[in-house]
Amino acid sequence: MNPTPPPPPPQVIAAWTRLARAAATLQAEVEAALKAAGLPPLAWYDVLWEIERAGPGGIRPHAVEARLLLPQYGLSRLVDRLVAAGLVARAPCPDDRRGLVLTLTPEGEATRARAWAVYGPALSAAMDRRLSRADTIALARLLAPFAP
Amino acid sequence: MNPTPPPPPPQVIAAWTRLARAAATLQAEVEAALKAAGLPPLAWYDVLWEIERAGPGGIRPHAVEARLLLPQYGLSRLVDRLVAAGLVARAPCPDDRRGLVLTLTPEGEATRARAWAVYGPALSAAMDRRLSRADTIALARLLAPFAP
DNA sequence: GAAGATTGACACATCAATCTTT
DNA sequence: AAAGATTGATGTGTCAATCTTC
Repeated sequence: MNPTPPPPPPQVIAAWTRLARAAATLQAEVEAALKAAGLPPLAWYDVLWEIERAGPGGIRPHAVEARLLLPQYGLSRLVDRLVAAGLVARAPCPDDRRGLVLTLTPEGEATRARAWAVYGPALSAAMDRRLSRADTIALARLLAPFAP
Repeated sequence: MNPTPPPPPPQVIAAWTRLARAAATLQAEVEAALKAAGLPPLAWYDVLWEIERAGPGGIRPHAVEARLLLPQYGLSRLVDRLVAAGLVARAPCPDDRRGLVLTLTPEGEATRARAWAVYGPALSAAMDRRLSRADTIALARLLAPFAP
């Protein structure tokens, strides 16, 4: 057996540190814009969007967890808050009595739409400030292996 | 004035969602490796490394905050734990009596080295599983505008 | 016994307020 | 007044244990 596994070459370290910093920077700028507009944070948006995307039939919590890389208990607590805020409804699942179906309330849809009106432009601005459109497209292409 | 700012084009959305997911995935894999080895989390590593990198003179907290994109209170609380664990020492700053200088204890240096022996290979593995070396280099190049 | 989901206890993050020195 | 740093109160995330249904 190999006693000391190889440390990463400098290019791998550079790619990782920049990736982490880029994600943190963009997220911070979007969060700041949402907060400045009196809107809920990105984590709420992500869940609202997954539910809306799923259509009128709603979506199962574990499907949301898989797409958003959240642990079960994490989503459970997040949905608690969304329900308390009147944005999401929990209903028993007809097919599987262990499970639930999440749906948006009208307020949930409205909030998601208002959030996107801030989120979208803030994201565009943050990206455009650093990357040309061509580089943005190249970035999306390189990161395809990480897509859901 | 423009009443409705433009929503981002699909390529920008794709770049952002993949970037966020890539960062979350890589971080989760590294954290899991550290935890499996009984080592402290990435956030601790980052601070230990910034201090060690700074050399024997130590480093001021606000310099660490700037590099790691942490708020003042966030680093303050994190350093509390590192000091409690015996890995970091706080000393008054000779130049500026408002400030501090952070240094590593010998245990801090040893822990950082042991963590890197797990972190580095876990990172290499996680990257290599998805990206060719050429694509990793291209990625680092594209993300240069986000570097500190 | 495994999958879907929740909960109590605890760790960590965040906000606003504070203190000291510049 | 601003910069460096910390703190009390509170909100959010995490772990292990739990409950129900498959």
